[in-house]
Amino acid sequence: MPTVRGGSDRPGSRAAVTLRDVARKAGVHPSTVSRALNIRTRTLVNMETVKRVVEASEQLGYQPNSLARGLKMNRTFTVGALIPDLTNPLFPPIVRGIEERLRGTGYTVILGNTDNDNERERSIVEVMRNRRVDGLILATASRHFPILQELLADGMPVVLINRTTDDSLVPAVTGDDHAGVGLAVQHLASLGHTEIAHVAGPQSLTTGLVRYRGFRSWMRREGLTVDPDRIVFAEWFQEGPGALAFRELLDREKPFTAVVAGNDLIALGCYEVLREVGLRVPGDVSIIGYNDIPFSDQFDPPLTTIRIPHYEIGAKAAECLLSEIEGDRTTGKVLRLPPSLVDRASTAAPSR
Amino acid sequence: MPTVRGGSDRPGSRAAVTLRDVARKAGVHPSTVSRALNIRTRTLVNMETVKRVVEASEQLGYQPNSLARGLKMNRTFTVGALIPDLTNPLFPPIVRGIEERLRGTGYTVILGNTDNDNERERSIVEVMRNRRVDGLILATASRHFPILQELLADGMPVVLINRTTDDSLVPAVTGDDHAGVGLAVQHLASLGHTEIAHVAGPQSLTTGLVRYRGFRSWMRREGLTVDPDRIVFAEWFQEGPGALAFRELLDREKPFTAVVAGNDLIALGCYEVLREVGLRVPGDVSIIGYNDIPFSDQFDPPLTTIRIPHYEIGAKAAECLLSEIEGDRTTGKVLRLPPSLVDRASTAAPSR
DNA sequence: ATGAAAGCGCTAACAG
DNA sequence: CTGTTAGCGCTTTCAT
Repeated sequence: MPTVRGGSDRPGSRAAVTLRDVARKAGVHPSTVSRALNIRTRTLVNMETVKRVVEASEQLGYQPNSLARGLKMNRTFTVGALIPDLTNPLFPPIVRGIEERLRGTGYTVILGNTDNDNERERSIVEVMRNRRVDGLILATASRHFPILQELLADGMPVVLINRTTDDSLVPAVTGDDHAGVGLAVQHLASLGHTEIAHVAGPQSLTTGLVRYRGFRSWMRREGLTVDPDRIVFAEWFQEGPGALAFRELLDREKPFTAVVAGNDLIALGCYEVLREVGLRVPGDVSIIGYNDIPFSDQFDPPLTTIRIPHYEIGAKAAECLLSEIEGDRTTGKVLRLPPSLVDRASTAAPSR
Repeated sequence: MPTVRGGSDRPGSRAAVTLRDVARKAGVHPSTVSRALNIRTRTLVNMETVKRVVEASEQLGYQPNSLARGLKMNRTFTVGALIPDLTNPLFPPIVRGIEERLRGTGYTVILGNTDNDNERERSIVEVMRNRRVDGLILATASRHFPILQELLADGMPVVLINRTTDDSLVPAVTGDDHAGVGLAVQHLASLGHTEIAHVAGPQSLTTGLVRYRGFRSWMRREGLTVDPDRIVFAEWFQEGPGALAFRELLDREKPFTAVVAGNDLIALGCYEVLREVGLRVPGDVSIIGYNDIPFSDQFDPPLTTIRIPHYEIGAKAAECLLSEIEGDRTTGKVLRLPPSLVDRASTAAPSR
């Protein structure tokens, strides 16, 4: 007893109307309907017929089945986006940037949270392959991503976010972290600070590494001493690890009047410790963050920080991926979007 | 000149390995491969054969084509989630809840940001239909969602988040806002406040409405007067509109010692105005928020608020949708998850 | 300008 | 237990 039409229908779900239903109603052959409804091939068919077909299709509420379409065309008009964690406030604007840019192009995004876990990354990539995504946006910042080579070898269009490959053969779009740290150091220097410390992020992430290197290079460029005693590393880009690292810095008893934090969360960790020991921001020490996460203007004090154009990064990445998919294999185009300084209340001239 | 296999391959992309390739390698018929690889039908196949097939499949790096599968089975193992705006911090944890719950079930989520715009909602729903999602999670809080009826008539499994239908024939999972407002009012009352104001959210959203009603009902239950002069409405669940409404409240010159804000952002708006007029929180007036958004512990002062189990709401909704899809059409199961009070520094006993 | 026919990769009767 | 067969809904030659 075969089902009426193909697979097992959900209870209650009307069988969807197909191309053939429309064809029957319009009195033409299914392939004509296909041509008439597809904007690219519409010119091949008589205007009159097009009108009849469109009418029939609308009356029936025809919705093309993108699975069938995808199966036939060997394209799904789907792109995958791998991000570490959606609840990290960096990523929602990136994802929205991607979606907005894709809106109207017929492409849809599917998301995967990797939690920076290799195992999960693997399994998510597998899902995306099964689903035959047309391309992948990788917003995972971890410097080591073994699957990438495999992906490329397979000919999967890929765009990196916040990260480049060492050989930079893969297109990437990132915030210009080197420039961003420059903004931070210059801001502090122009305020009169000379003893500037750095609470760096984890060096296993490109962002952590690039900002650390940037800090050293910009300090020198400003004619300031890079004292290793004034540099500590947070295990992770979060408040707790930031606080821990900052405490270590304090313990060294090497004087400093300002801190460049690896990101805003680390800056928050510094706030916490400073409150504990009774030092005031920015009275006793200036703090500058990185990212301009939501609500950083509400912190106590409002945080001076470097803004990254997250939304634009997402949008550009989507755009780049699109052209990759369309075949413009523009290897190695690395786009660096300029950051900006958001001057709030956590930085001031050093006392004395 | 037909392409080697079907649709136009991406330049550089190897033709994917299919069931037939595996079958050839294992020396069996494709349908046997299908059975052997599918856990549900594996029992129908000789263990020896299964082993041979699995081996061949692994050697070839076979990835089942979920489009073909979906086309045949009339199921895509995809669910759609409509949310107003991913950059609103409420939603990321919900989405992660959904994804985590779905992980391992074979289902994938596709996301749509509606921005509470009817036009966009329509177009997103259309996309999801084209893609033949197996079900839909609607986290859009707007009370009016015309497409819902259509969806239901079509037999599309749907689960609502943060909202119920008036007839509540659709399963829904929400935070228990009535109880939550109760927590807020009781907290304030137990601190000794009697003149409590409410800066309500927009009444076009169920959350705004339910909290407003809850406020009135709990005030009465606490034996306190509900004075309309102490109630104002913010046009939107955001800081600016919250500040605007709160200014209006202040202008009325009706004394109050505490405020229940419609949500944390509105509370932030109150903070802003109070700073302007030189009143202190909680010294002069206590403020309590709603949602416990990220970083509300970093506000100045740290915000006392009502925590909603967002992640759990997402997870439960996914679970509910799954059973809807599997056919347990459990109409009208409305799940209300309990909120909790997060007691921080923006509330205190009234002075005097 | 339209119709006929084939086939994308898979699953599910049905038959043996 | 396995092979045969048919077909999901669409696009795309090819032929007319």
